[in-house]
Amino acid sequence: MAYLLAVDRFADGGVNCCLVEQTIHSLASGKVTTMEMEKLVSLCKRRGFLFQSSEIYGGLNGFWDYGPLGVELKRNIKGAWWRDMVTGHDDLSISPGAPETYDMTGLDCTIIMHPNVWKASGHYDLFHDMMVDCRQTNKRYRFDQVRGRWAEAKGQKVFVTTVAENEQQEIERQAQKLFKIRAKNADEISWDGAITTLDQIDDLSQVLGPDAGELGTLTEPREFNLMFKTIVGAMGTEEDAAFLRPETAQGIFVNFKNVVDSTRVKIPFGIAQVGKSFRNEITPRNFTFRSREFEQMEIEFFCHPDSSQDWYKYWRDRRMKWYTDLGLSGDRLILREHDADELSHYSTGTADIEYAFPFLPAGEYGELEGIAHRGDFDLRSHMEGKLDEKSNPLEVQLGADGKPKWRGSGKDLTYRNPETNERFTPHVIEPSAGADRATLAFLCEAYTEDEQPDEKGKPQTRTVMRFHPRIAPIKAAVFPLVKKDGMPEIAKDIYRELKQHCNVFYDEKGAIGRRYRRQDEAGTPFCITVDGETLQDSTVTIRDRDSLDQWRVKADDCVAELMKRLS
RNA sequence: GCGGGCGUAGCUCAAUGGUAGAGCCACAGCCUUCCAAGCUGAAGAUGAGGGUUCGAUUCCCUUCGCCCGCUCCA
Repeated sequence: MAYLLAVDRFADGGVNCCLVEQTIHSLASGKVTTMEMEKLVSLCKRRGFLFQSSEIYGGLNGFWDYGPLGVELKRNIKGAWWRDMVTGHDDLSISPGAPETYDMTGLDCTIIMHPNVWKASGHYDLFHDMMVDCRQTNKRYRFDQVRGRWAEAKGQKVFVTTVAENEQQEIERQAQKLFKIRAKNADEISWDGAITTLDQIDDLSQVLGPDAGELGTLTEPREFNLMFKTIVGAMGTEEDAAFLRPETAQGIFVNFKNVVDSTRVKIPFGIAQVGKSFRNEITPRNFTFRSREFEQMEIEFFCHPDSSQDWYKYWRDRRMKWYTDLGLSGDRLILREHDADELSHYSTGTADIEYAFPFLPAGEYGELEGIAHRGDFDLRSHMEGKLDEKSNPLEVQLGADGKPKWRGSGKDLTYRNPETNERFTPHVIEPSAGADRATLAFLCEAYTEDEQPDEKGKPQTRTVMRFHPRIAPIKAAVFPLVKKDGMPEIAKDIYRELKQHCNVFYDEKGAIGRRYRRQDEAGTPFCITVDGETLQDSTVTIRDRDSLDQWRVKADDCVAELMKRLS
């Protein structure tokens, strides 16, 4: 609902008063957040931003299609990212906040990679969780994270479990509750063996779940495949199993040496990639926010370990600014540094850029992008093999046979500074953004209702998508005021001329006010109208979507005027 | 995956164990000289599958999807 607070960025920079009033009203009535989100979802479908995938067959949970307007919006967002991060990057100057100059280059790698990529990276183990559900409390636990101990009292022997940090204390408390024994008589319970994980227990009927009040409420462990599995080869068997990538990043690490060897880039430099990724989410929810097929915009930035901390701060702030420059309001966007206990020990910093999506409860934010200092974790993994994330310093995780659980490539992915001859494993800063989430945030931010007078001066509710002109699906619409007196012909000429430069739309049907309102809903920032005056002095009006201001320019100057205002 | 709620036209809403109505939008035409105007016309729906029944949109079952909570996450 606070997206109704949208600041009028294109007119006078002031806050529209009636919007504020609406917001206050909304806050008072509680459920409005969902209602407002429904309006956006409805508009997205009605105007062709987003459709449910396979809708005529009943839809498919967690998959979404971009319609004619949506594809332009998303393309513009990805295009702006690529231009701002890669092709538009000035490698000759020191960017504000950066320690020194750096290079940027791109990559587009496959969605299906060698299965060992995911074993070495850790995704294979991480994404094959065994889970147990509690029938009584409907809670779900990672099978290997449930820990417990055998307890015996009143002639009954049970395995009491917990997932809490203070496990001994929690297990005792649970046991006392189950046996109905007061804390002062705690020694009536006898304990057998040390605390072990649940996967050591054969009979789940003797297990007390972490939050349960009775025995045997835990289901058998079930496998959750968070990576989509597929088969390579027409006659493929399980031996030929491969995975759709759950992130684009690994393709960059795997190609690190190729890029260094083929492009003359020197550290520090970044490799960018935009592409689809796939995660078999347990619960896709909240429109496109958590989709099973989604698109990422990722950079892996390689630098010397000594300067990595400065680069981390640079990218964190740079990425935050990118969103605000494209119109996300500072009110709804936060940069959240992870606390020390949230960080993996090999990371010296991770920050999330989060947006207060209207479908979230007040005060909660959804992640748009994570900027992580990953140290040398990834390159080392692909050299040596899967690292044990709990080891410190990091070591290769060994299997039961004492050999690496998952072997790496064995290739040398270190970097030699050609000037100093110093050889080192680069550290990595990873700004990883969700293209669909960014698109959704821009949609939410843009959605605005205001009141504008109709032709009789009566205030009417107007729905307008206030996209930044850079990402607006349609940049301008061209109208003849009426469909006669040669106006359509002049308008069509202007339309064809503009089409050479950007996405424009021509419409001559119906009343002019209706055509303006239609463009407001599509988020078109400018409308150009050919009217009676055009016939005399060859000027046309340009109408601003947000302020409704109109001004006249020579028809021949339309392109220049638009280009100036679209950048 | 579990628990609760919900599925009628593009949207908002009616109705019924017996021909599913309306408004808005969109479409065609007329009229229109700047913010969803008017007139005329045409078009459009019971999420899917099965069962009960002479007959099901209505009753029953299954399934799919959406919303809320748990779990996972960019």
